[in-house]
This record gives sequence, C-alpha cells and structure tokens, in this order.
Amino acid sequence: MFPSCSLVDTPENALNMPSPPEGDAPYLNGLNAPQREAVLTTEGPVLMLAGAGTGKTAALTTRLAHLVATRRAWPSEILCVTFTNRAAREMRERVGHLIGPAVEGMPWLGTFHAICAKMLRRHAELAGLESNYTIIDTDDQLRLLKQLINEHGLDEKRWPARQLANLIDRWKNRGLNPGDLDTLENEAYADGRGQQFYTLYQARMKALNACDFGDLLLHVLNIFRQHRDVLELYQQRFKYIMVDEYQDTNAVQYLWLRLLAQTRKNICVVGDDDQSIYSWRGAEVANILRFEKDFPGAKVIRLEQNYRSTPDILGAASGLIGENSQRLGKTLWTETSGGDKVRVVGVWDAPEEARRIGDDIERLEREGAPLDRVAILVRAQYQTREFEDRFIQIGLPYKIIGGFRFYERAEIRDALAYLRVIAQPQDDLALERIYNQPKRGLGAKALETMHRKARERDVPLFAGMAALAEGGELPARARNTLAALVGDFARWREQAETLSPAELLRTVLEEAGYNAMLQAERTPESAGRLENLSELARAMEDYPTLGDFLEHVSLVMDNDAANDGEKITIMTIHAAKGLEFDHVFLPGWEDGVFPSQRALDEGGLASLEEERRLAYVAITRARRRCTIFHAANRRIYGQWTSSIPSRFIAELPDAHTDQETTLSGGASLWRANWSERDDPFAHVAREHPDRAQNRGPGWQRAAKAPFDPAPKRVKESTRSAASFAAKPRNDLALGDRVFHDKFGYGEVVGQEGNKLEVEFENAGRKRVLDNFVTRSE
DNA sequence: TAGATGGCCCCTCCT
DNA sequence: GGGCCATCTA
Repeated sequence: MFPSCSLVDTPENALNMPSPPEGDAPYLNGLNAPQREAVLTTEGPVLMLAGAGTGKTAALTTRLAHLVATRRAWPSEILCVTFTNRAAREMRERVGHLIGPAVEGMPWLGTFHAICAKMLRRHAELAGLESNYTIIDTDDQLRLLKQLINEHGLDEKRWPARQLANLIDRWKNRGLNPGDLDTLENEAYADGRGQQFYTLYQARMKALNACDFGDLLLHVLNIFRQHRDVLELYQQRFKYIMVDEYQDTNAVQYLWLRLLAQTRKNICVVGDDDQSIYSWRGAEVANILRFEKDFPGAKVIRLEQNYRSTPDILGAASGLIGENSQRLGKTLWTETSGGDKVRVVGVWDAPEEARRIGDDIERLEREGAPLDRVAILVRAQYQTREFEDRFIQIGLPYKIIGGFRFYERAEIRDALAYLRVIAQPQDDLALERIYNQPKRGLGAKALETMHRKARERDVPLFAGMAALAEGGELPARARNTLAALVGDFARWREQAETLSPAELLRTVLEEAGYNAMLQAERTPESAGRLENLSELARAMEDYPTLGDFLEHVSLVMDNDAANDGEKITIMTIHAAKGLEFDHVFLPGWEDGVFPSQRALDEGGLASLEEERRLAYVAITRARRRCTIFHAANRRIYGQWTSSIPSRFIAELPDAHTDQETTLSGGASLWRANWSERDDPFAHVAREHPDRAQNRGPGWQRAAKAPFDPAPKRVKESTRSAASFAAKPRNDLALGDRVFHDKFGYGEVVGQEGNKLEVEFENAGRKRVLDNFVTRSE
C-alpha cells in the first residue's frame, strides 16, 4: 500500500513503460466521447461532472495511463488523490493493468491522509515533530482530551471530551489553527475556553510526537503556507493533479489542492454533487461549484450515460434525488433494457428482515450468483449485528467492512501499543495502555507516580518510568517490576534493529507474558484472541519496517484485503460509495433509522437532503437488482420501538417499484393505525407462537391479544400508510397524562410525528405510537 | 490492587 | 443491549 519512497525516475522504470502510442491508443477503446475527451484533455483545469455509474473511474485511470504512456509525466510526477483507501487500491490496480509495473512508481496515489502523512514525515521538523511521529486514533484522542479536561478542573460530564474532539476536528477540517478561532468558535466550548483547550491539546500532541487525522492535513497546509520553498518543491514535482470525489473535499483539502495546483493548473477533478455525503466531515459541495471560478477557463465535461444499472434502478434513484432542491441537476440515461423493478418489502421486525435477506441470498446462491457480488448496505454500523447473528446461524459466508474492525480489538490494540512504545518512546498513550497489561501489580498509584516523575523532569512518561526504576521512591517490589519492564523495552528496541517486524511482535508477546496471560484464561475468547495475534503477525510480514506497518495500521483501518473467497459484503452506505454490486439489499428504511434520527433532529433541510443523497448512492450501487426493506419494529438502545417506513420510500416513483408486505409484516400495523382499537399484533402471535418467547413488549402484547383472523399476504402501497402514520395527533401535548393498554398511566415527555415518548408510572420511559394511548382525565 | 457491580449514556457516517 | 466509569469489597 505504501511503497518505499525510493521509486523514482530511474532508467529501470523507463524500460517498463509502454512506448508512446501512435494515433489511437488501444487503451482508448471502449470509452465514449466525453470519457475520451476527459482523457485527452491533459492540459489545464478540467472539471468532470460524472453521475453514478457513468464510468468515471475508467476515465480517470485511463487518463492517468495516458499521461504516462505519452510521456507527459513520470508516474512519480502525478498526484492522484482519492477519498478512501479502497478507492486508492482499486485505482492502483486498474492503472496497473493499463501501464504495467510502472504503477509501482506512483508514490503519490493515495488518500489525502496517506499523502499528507508521507509529506509530513519528510518535513516533520517544520511542524515541530520528529519524522517517526505516531498517528493516533479517535480512542487515544478522547483519552487524551479527558486527561486535559480533568487536569484543568473542568467537569467532563458538563463538557464532554467527545464534544471537544468534534470541535477540534471541525476546526482542523476548516484549516483553522488555535490562533485563528474567532470569538464565536471560542465560545463553543466551556464558556469561551475552546481556544485554550485546542492550544493545550496541540501542545500535548507535540510533546507526544503525535498527530491526529486532522493534523496530517493541517500541518502540511501550515508548512505550505509558511515555507514557500517546500510548497514550490511540490508544485514543481506534480505536473498533473487528479482528484476523485471532489464534491467531498473539505476546506483544508481544498486549500491544500489549490496551493499545489496554483502554478501549473493541470488539475482534473471528478465529482457528482448528488453523491455529496460527507458534509459532517466538513465537505463543501460549494468546492465543486466554485471550481470554474478558481480555475478560469476550466473545461467542464459531463458524463451522463450510465453503464451500471437497469432502467428501473436508475429511474427509482433519479426520481428520489429529484426531490432535492439543491442540486446542479443532470439526467442520467442508459441504453440497457429489462431487469426487475426496485422491490420494497415491509417486514415485522429486524430479525425477520435479516431472515428474509438471508433467504433471498440463499436463493440467489442457488441460482448461481457469486456471493461477492451481493451486498447489504446499511445506514449505521449497529445494523450489521442482526445480519451477523443470522448469517452465522445459517452458515452464510459474509464479511463486514469497517464496523468493529480488526485493529480495534483489545488484544490487537495492546500488541500495537507495545510496538508503538518500542518505535516511539514519547508515546505516553501507548505506554499507559500496556504498563500493566498483562497484570504486573502496577495500578493507578504507580501510574500517578510515573506521571509525577515525568512532569518533574519534563520528560515523556517512559523516561519518567525509567527514572523511577532507578530511584528509591517506590517500594522495592514496584521498583523491580518497573526496572524489568524498562529492561524489556531496551532489549526489544535493540532487537527491532535486526528482527523483522513480525518476528519482533512474536518475541514481544512471548516475553511480555501476553501470550501466557491469554493461554491461562482458557476461554473460547482467549483462543480467538491468540489467533488474532498470530494473524496480526502474519499481516506484518508484508512490511519492511515497523514504522511502515504502524503507519499502515493508523491510516488503513479496514482489513478486507485479508479476506478472500466468495462472501457477501455487509457495509455502510458511506463505505460503499464508488462500489457496485449485482444485488443490493437495503435494510432499515424507516424514519429514525434512515433518514437517521440525528439528521431529522439537528440538521434541518440540508441534512435531510444529504440523507436523500445517501439513499441515492445506496440505490445506484446496484447493477441488476435492488431490494429495500423496512421493519415495523426494531430494538433501539435495547428497547423495542415501532417505526414507520422511511419517507424516502414514498418518494420512489411507482413506475419503478414493486411494493410488498410480508405475512407477518407491517401492513397490519399500518391498518391498525387506521382503526385505533384493533390490536395490530394479534395475527402475528397466532402465526408465529414460537417467536413470542423472550420478546419485547410488541411480542408480549401480541401473545396476549385475542385471536383475529389473519390477513393473507397483503400487497399494498405503503405510501398511504406512511403519510397517514406520520400525521401526529393534535389533541396531545407535552405534560399530558395518558393511558396505554399495556404500560398503564404515564406522562407525555416527548412528541415527534406520531411517536410519543411517555414516562410511564410503572413501566418507565417508552416510545409508543400515539394511536395506542388515550388521553386521561 | 483486582475483580465485581451498578448506573449512565449512547448510535451515525470516514480518515 | 452494551461499553465505560465510578464505587465497593475480598
């Protein structure tokens, strides 16, 4: 992923390059007219507006190959920025097919973060860091902020570390250093102490020789701004710049690109305003609109022919995105015909949703569909659990991308912490993690003493520990333990010079007693942990130095490269952007899940439109078939909650969708909304008595309800139900006393659409549909 | 000091 | 339901 930086313009590389093409180069075959134009317009600024599935990656990779093949630039003179590691990997592979091994010499193809990390290693001193700086993740960041907040006498309950982390992140995304904050921003945390804490945090990071994700870009931007010579170095080097997913660039990325492209202006950006889904990370669609102003004379090329999806999938997606008010507007078209309509399926609850999808996938499998072309795309990570449970049960092979990642497991983080302390003695956070893991009899008291010592001498924690191990301040036992640990690390650092990273890890785990600790546990989990650790060591075999590996781990948190074989992919829609699958399942299309409650509560129209763009991205991932699910009941925070179909379902054009509600599914629930006193759950209990065991209130209610002849498979539009159900009752207000058949008396404490939050006198706080309560008194 | 217990808050989404 | 934290007990 990160080739060592020595691959530059050597004669060897030149030999590997294809010779310049005469006339029509073979790699241009198969491109349509606008794609071809995008490839051949090499000089000057180019803005490619490329809709979903219009072959922008093909255009981009071919353009890159073309630049190299016609010797306009060496691979090392092209800056090619992608948004995700997956996109970078794919680009590298596809360019590799076109230009052969020369792609190895593309050190500047990667994500913004990877490229900046590399630049920062080279110029670390200009940012007050050493080149072996650590990249810390959100977890470490939060721990550090908590320390700072406590040290400065703030109540962490009132001013949560997470909030501060979000603010700092936002500032960094906008390219703001602590000194750049205005009064308003400063006020955003702890009554005007935002700037103070931002400053403190940055100082601490420097002391730790560490960076967070935002720093990678901000530091480099600062360097570019303050050191003309460095900027000019890169301006000279990069003859061509290409940027994928330009609609998702934020301010700091935009400023960074603008500086780099300023002199040569050979910048080609690709984007689609309809797929802008990262505004929460500071992305500004405005960047794409502003491009022609920033680079006058920019050539604008539109890719509108869709090669990916069937007409119905495209029609459904287009209809949906048409509901957005803020868009450039473009019309995607396709030459293909046939295919199924987008299916919309209503089910009873989330477990049934997982069962249905599992069944559908097994059917596809029997029909010969390769599983690696099937994906389940979810709005939020927590939705994956239901599918994992189900698929383990029925033995369906799957992989979850992102989510609880390999590198976030406790044992992996411990192992990495050991390696970090070895590689970077200033890394206090890593040391804090493992100084007593495995148990060495060192507790909070010992840590506090270590910290005090370190502060006294103004040295990192590790040095403080070493000093304590020699001095006489601690009881002999603790002192000896510390001395042994310090000795261990000294030895490992020495061995790091000679051993491969993987060998080093194995040695450390053995000698630190970490393996022994897990072996002693003798639980099924501990066996799995040991296995994970050997997998970690195996993964390290690919990296020449410890530093290379640690950087890879910090930047590339996904682990899907290790997965081979045919498996279903389960991932978030965000992670799926840029990918395509034959069959796509989209579960959880309910108001509150998708669009997410947060988006509905906080962001207003802009936020809702971003959710809609996300829905558009989700549907357009599908090549052949797309199935949308909504469940009537779902556990949220462990509590059964009923919900209504997503408003996006009602926005799908009827002409392109088939709506269906399963036997046990939502239709009866919606019907119940129309006639208040009917018990909506009755038929379910009758048809699935086994399911009523150990279930939440909905099921209990169902079990008790009198028999009601069950409707047969119902097929009806959920549209009317959705719009009806969304209509709130107007005879209820906050503070009203209400009665609920099952939960008894309570007080309305929240109202949102037709859903109420009620504090019941005996049953506690619940969310219920307002049709199920009567006003009391 | 370590492990167990109970309350609290939460869950977007990515690098 | 589950992770994190503070608090209590052996």
